[in-house]
Amino acid sequence: MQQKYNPHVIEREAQKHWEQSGAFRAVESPDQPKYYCLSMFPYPSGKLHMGHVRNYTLGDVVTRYYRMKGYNVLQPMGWDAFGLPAENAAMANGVPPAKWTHDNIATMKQQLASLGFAIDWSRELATCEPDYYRWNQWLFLRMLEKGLAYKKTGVVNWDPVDQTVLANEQVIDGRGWRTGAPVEKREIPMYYMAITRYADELLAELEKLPGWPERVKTMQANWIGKSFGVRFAFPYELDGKNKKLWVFTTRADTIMGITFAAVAAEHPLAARAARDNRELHAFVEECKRGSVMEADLATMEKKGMPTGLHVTHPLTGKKVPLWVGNYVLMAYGEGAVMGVPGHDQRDFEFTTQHGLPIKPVIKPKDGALELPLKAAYVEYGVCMNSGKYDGLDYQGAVDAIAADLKAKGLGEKQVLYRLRDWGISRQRYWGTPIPIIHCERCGDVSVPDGELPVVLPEDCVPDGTGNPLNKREGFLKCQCPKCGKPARRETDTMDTFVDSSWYYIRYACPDNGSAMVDERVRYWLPVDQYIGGIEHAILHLLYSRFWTKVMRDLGLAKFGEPFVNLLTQGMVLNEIFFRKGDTGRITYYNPAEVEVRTDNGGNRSAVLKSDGKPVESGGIGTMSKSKNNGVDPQELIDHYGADIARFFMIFQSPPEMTLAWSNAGVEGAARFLKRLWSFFYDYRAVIEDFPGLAKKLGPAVAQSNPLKLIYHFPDDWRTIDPGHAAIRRDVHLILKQAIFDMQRMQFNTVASAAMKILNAIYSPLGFQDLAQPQEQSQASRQAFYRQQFLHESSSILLRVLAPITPHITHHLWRELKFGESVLTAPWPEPDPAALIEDEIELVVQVNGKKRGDVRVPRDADNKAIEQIVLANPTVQKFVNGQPVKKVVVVPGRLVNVVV
RNA sequence: GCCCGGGUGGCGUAACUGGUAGACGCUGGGGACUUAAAAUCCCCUGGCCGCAAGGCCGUGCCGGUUCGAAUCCGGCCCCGGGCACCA
Repeated sequence: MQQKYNPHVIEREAQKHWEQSGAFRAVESPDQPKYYCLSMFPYPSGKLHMGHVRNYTLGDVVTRYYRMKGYNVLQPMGWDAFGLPAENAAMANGVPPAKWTHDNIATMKQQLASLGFAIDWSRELATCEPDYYRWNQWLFLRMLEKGLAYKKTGVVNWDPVDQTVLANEQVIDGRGWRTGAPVEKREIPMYYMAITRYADELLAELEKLPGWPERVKTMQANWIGKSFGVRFAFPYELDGKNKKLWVFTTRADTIMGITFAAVAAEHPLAARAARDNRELHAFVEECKRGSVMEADLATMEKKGMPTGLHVTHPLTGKKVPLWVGNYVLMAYGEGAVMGVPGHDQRDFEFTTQHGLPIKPVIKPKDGALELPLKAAYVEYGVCMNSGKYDGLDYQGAVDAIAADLKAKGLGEKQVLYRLRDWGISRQRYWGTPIPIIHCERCGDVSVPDGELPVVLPEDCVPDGTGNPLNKREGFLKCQCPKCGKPARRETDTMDTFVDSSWYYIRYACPDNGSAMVDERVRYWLPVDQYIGGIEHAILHLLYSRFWTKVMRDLGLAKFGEPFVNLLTQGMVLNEIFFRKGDTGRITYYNPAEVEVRTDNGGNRSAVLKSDGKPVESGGIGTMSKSKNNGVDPQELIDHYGADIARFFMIFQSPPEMTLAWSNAGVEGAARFLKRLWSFFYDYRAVIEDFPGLAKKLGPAVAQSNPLKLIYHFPDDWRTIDPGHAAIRRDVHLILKQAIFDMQRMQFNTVASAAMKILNAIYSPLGFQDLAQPQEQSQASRQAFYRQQFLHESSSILLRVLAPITPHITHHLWRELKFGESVLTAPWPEPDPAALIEDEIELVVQVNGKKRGDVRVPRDADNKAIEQIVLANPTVQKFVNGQPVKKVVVVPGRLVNVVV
């Protein structure tokens, strides 16, 4: 064993050992409990970033922990390989997305290998491989057959200069990112998946997911947005015909307060009204400019214009003016709303702006409405100014009004979801081709199963002016499968969320060339622990749940929920440094180029290393290219090694919280592992003779078996050697807490626990007094148990640390002959006998303020404790003769004297 | 704008179902070792008052419940994530 800790050497050795023994290969074995631990697969952007390192380190800790607990663990890895960045790179460098992607995968795989993750690489997959995406196509066709996939028009961002569809990300302040041209909305035909058919189940089954964070479930529930309301119609007459304008409301109780109605700019009625109204036409056109993003729509100034048309109030029969409003969403409900300014804040603001009347119809249950209204009164109350409905509460009014509307054939109660069907068509090259053929005679025809996969040509280079597949004759031209006549292939590809909606299922059977799934899926699925960024809380996780349910209903899966437990990790942040130039231009400097000094009072100053002049701090933010505050994990690994990087990641922050980068923190991690190494270096000299000791000491210790890691201490040990017994108690208490923290995945305190154990056994023990016992005397027994205690504590320390820093613990475990591999060592359990204490310490409070502590016998009852506490001089000083009202005793913790 | 989180020393954080606020680590200061430096080891490190013993204040802000609140409730401020074509 080397005296100096050299991470690079021991990490290479450990990784070689694992690789040669095929240690991470997961094989189905029905007799063993399985554990499927999955981290979200990366997009192959080029290099690993810190978020990946954090994600996969967390996954690896879970994986290795469950292995030591005796589970058959699967931890696979793959690549979310289709997507926009590959096309952007192609435009910048002229390299086809396929080549760029494959090169990136090779680089990142290398990087992952250097971190020593317990990954079964035999199951690796990439979503851009035809073997994978053919099943996207196959399942899409099954959904089409069932009506779960269908075609309709949808709205997209359109760049009028490049004549191309833009992703939301490519729209900056309402303009195209490359051309700077104002973006327009455009309607195009697209394929949809009917996720709304599963809305109720997706909502209801959130309750069956106790292993998911509450906040994720709340976000999903709000996203699905089930609301109970009333769908009703305003009758109107147009072009000599009687028509109906349908709207939806959750506040039917306010229906008597309607002073106007409004439709979205995309509503057919808006188009009809604009036909002979030039001003309105211009307004509708104006509304069509700008992006389709909801955040943009919601923050827009509320604008509107009267159509000149009137509709009839369904209950009063009065005429109500019809407006076009840019805040009415075509995608939600009917694309039209009733306007009740008295009780809806958006309507209120709209009305104030356009001088429409306000009619309050709801008042607080007890009390009156303050008039005139300064804002909409949106609380539930009772009806007023509402004729026959006056005095009714919310539910009573809704019931009565819905019944009256129904009697007139003008409406009824309806359940509405905010959730919209999933548009999967993308007018992009680098994705799964949608397996449809367009025939002039037969229409849209599915590609027959036998001709799947529709393979994407891999040598196209996009240029920013639309999908290059449209110029690829070889791909475009085909025969209609129905009539055999020349036809044209669909060039739209699928949303990459389709790829990521089921990859975790395919890991069970990546090599099956003839079926999407097989019996191995039954063994491994569902995923026991899924780990990934909180930014995926809604879309990816909701689509995956939907996809799983579709596969279940098609008889392809036996489970309805894909992820039993979910851990959403926080983002990785770093400081931002910049200078403002004379022209106001901001230049960002990477924190690695900046030196920060802190004085005693906590005042910080930062200078650029290269010129020694100050830079400004821009606070802390997510690592990003634009702020130039990223840290390259590769540099970290090259400099410190994998274990230090991993330990830092785990120790710095709890998994769910954001993690702030800190060079000093990395140094701290390095210091700890060096200290661990030097402890075991010294300890090795002692342990070499240890197995022989048991023989020398005879029958008194024959039951001890250090190599099987079962330790026995006689009852009188606590009196023979109270000092070490107390330390052993500490170690086992720390272990007990570490197990609790491991279970709740608060790994930062598990790392702390390892530090505490090392602190507990390091200094007080020193090795020089561990003389070799020669005979069966009391002193020899004492020395023996001290050695056994040290052996036990050391083995606990290495095992607690093994999931976090696998390389150094692998090396030390073998070096000290604890066993063949710590990877398969049993996870340690605290010894109940070690935790026993004869006296316990209680905190004493007077009126809730800490005033000292007392030691009482372990089995003292509350009355005895009360007497001891009241007799305490400090307590008497603070009680100061006042009558004692009450004494609260919290067993094992504290006593509060109330005066 | 809407939905969801978070806010504790100079810093990262800890405090299990309400029960000793600041474990563990970093930074800073002091000391030991060294010819010297690095490394390592030891001590101190929330604020205020005090020679000390000790006392008072303190978990974003305001208020409430409780013997007792970082933790529960109501209101506010600030920061972060998501908003359906970034992944």
